[in-house]
Formats: sequence, C-alpha cells, structure tokens
Amino acid sequence: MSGISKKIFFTEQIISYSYLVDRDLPWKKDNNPYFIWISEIILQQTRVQQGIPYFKRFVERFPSLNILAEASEDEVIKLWQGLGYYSRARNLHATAKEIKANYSSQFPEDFSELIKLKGIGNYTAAAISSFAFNKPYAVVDGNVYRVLSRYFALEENYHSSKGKSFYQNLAQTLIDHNNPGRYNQAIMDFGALVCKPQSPLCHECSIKIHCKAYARKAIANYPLTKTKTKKKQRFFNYFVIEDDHNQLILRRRNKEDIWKSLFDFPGLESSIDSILTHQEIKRFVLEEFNIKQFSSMVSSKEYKQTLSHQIIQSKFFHLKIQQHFEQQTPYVLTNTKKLINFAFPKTIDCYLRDNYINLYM
DNA sequence: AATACGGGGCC
DNA sequence: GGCCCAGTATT
Repeated sequence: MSGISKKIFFTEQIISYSYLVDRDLPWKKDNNPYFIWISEIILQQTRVQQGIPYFKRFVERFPSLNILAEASEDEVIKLWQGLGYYSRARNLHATAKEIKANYSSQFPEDFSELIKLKGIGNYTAAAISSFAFNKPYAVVDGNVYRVLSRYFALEENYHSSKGKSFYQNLAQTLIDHNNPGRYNQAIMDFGALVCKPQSPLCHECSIKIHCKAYARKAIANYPLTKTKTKKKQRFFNYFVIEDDHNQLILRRRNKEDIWKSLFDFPGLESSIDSILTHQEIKRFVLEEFNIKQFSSMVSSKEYKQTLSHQIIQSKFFHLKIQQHFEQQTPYVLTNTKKLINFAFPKTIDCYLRDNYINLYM
C-alpha cells in the first residue's frame, strides 16, 4: 500500500470511528466558541475527567464572555484552585477582557487572530477553528502524537521542536477537509479510548491492519519518550500567624515562581532540609511584622508535594499573638472565617483542611 | 531549542 | 516512583 493511500485509509477510518468513540462531554453541546474556548483551556495538560467539574462550575458562574471579562481576577483564580497551571486562568481572564475591548465581544474566527490571544497556541487555535467554525486546522495534542507515532511507526521525538513541526505538518495532510471538526474530535477520542497510552485496545482496533507499530509488535515503543529532567528540591517553612481577633496573615504570591497569583503564608525557604531554630523563627517574625512575642507555637507535620519540575516539602508553624494586627503590604489580613474565599496551592489547602476544618470547608 | 509551569490517575 | 494528560509562554 502506498503512502498516499495509507493516509487516505487512515482519514476515512478515523471518520468511521467518530461515531463509535464519540464521548458525551458537557462542552460538546453546541458550537459556541466561548464554551469551546473555556473547555480547551481547562483541558490543556489536564485529563478530561479532572476537567469536567471545573468546566461546569466555570460556565455556571461565567455564562458569557462579558460576564467573565467583568469578573475580578481573584475570583477567576479561585474557581481554578486545584487545577494547576494557573497562568491559564490569568490568561483566560485577560483574553476575555481583550475580546470584549477590541473585538466587540465577538470571538475572532481567523486562526491568525486566535493565535495572537493569550493562552491560545497552536492546539487551541486549531481546536476553536475546527470545532466552532469548522475550519480545516488539524489539532495536535498528546492523543494525536501517540496515534500518529504508532500508526506510522515514527522515530521523531515530538518533545523536540523539530519533532513538533513534523507532526504538525503530517497531521495537516491527514485532516478531512469535508468535515474537519468531526475528524479532529474523532482522532482525539480514538486516542483517548482505543489507542490509549497504556494497554491500548489493539484487539478491537479496525485500523491496526495498517498500523506499522502493531505490525512490528512494538506498540510499547511508540511514541518515543521524553528525556527526563531532574526535579529541584525545595524546603518551605510557613508561619501561620494568628492574632487575638482570629486574623491570619496571608501572602500573595506575585513573584516569577510557582503558584503565581495564589495565596500562601509568610515564610522562609531554605535550599536544604534544615530545622529552623526557635531563634530564627523569632527573628523573622519580629523583624517582618513588628511583633513583640508569640504566646504559643505549634509545629505541623511535613507536607510533601511533587510538581512536574520540583519536589516541595513544607512545614508550618502556627503562632498565636496577643495583639491586634494592622494591614501591612505586601501581606493580606483575613479572618479565619473568610479563608475559603482565597485561592491556595494544594499544600496550603491540605494544611488548612487538616487544621481549620470547621472554618475551611 | 530547552525549560518552567500543577495536580492527579494509573500501572 | 515514573509516565503523561485535549499545551503555552518564556528563556
């Protein structure tokens, strides 16, 4: 079979599969680009099952682009809490404002305009183009890399930029121009349900007759894996300082670091797993907050969190103070009853659940 | 061209 | 404990 006819067969089979693997997902209800866009941002590097409840909450609170554009960034981040990659939420909000201000609240239809928007890259621009406007731009996500690499037994590594453009070009030659939206949806559903990462369902796959990796009995060798990077270890010491009016000091994370625009507590980071001395704690708290003394201190267990590039171990020191705090930048004061209104990283969320369970749930 | 950016599910 | 998920922005 020639390369060309093999490609045609592939495209036809993917379209045939579109009826078998069609998943009933809440963002497939209509072709409104606003809902398509929200779903695609949520699903970036995120499993469908994890994204569904976030999508539902998000569109319930922000049913239209204008409503999203008029919301506060803090509220948008709060709805994103726990989903990770928080720049997605900031860019989502910024883009809503951008479209409201400069596109008369109408989603642009051209790929070249879409890709200019914050948070919209190659994949998302193709997804919106094809799903909302039925334009022939091939989506290339993790599913597509996997399916193509197996079917054609590709030796290119899609984690490199050369590999990415190779796959992008190949995918574009395979798209069904008569029904680009359906084709794009189908290849991803096929990848998610049949040509899965682990233990794919080759026995019930009807395109395996031309699948090169299957013929070689080498499905497990495709796609080529990423060379793994070392994770940086970090050690956080957090001070949960509570005054005599049940107020806590929070810190807004605004540096170029993880968890930007979320909240945590004032703290000291060390590069090694050292035990903070009583003196060091006292010096930090006294100098940073002009506190005379604390009446009690309770140390927490250690919380460990693994990110894609970092391993973070956090300890918390709960300090009670017999005085009344005043607001002092860059910190934020909150009553313990209002903790629920702030967006916290997972580690902080876990600590609060363990220690402020009655107030924070 | 490589790296940073979260969190979770599955083996 | 490692892999990878409906990727994008930055360095």
